Amino acid sequence: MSISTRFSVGIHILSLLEINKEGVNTSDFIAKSVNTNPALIRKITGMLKNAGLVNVRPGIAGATLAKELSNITLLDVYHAVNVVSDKELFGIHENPNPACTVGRNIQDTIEPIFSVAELALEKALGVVTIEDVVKGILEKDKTK
Amino acid sequence: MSISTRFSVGIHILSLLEINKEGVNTSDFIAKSVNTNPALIRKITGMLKNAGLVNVRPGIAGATLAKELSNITLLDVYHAVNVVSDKELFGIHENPNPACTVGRNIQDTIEPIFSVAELALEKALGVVTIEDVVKGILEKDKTK
DNA sequence: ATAACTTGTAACCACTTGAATTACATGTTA
DNA sequence: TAACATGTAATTCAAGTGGTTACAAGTTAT
Repeated sequence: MSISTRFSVGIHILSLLEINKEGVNTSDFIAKSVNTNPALIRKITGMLKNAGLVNVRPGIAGATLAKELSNITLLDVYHAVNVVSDKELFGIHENPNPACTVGRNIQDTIEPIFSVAELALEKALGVVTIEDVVKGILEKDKTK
Repeated sequence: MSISTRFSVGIHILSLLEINKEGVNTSDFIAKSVNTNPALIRKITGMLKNAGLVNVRPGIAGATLAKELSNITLLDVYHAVNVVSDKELFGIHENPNPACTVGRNIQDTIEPIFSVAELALEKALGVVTIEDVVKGILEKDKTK
């Protein structure tokens, strides 16, 4: 089980919008960089748009960033592409037996623990911005 | 996308083994507490056995804990039931275009960031033990 | 206005995984 | 030997992912 690649593709798209900001970033162009098809890019770009991260309009070629690079965290992207429903990173088995001490209390006991873990994950994603990613990409590229 | 309920079921099983340690915890008995079927319980119990967390043998009724309660963390269970392959919580899109600055460097840039986030998650799971969960269950049960 | 191009979506497919279920071989014990 | 337990394979069903095609609707240049 892995979190959908929509997340990493979303990061890819935003980074590309910055690095190729002089060009026109159509879904077709982006798809070639990601190595997938334009329809999927448009789908993800649409999600990023709904989250207010990019500007993109029907008929008008190209997407652009809607916010400052340094003001978009990976957590924003994570939420935008909807890879994990809220508070549902960990699946909890339903309907445990209420006639059993464990069954009766396991969910209420586990949920807050899972929340803490999930928040730790989100916090780690929240401190990294697309600006950091772009810098990382440019930095790594120098060595090639 | 959610992490498989095998994880929460694993925690349920281990907690039950402690709370019902005076009884004989057959897969059938455990299944009734979890509210699923015995075959699935045996499958998960087998994974917990492979990780050295429980004792269970063919033909012999009942499973027992193989380690101290306070010495089993949720991270141990998480790894035991194999819900997430190592370093693969986040799926990364394959084969980005090497002719593009972003495509050429996105994977190497993102991987370490994802690792940090994944480790943050694991760290949070590593500080909680089954003993904590058992205490939580007993505590909550008092109020009911 | 029309042609060419773009985005927005819906629909479908193939594939993988999860969970439930059934069945049965194997091991243990009375 | 009978009764019961675990181990495990096979099957089924549902859901999610990613790839693909198709097409409606918006935009722009001529």
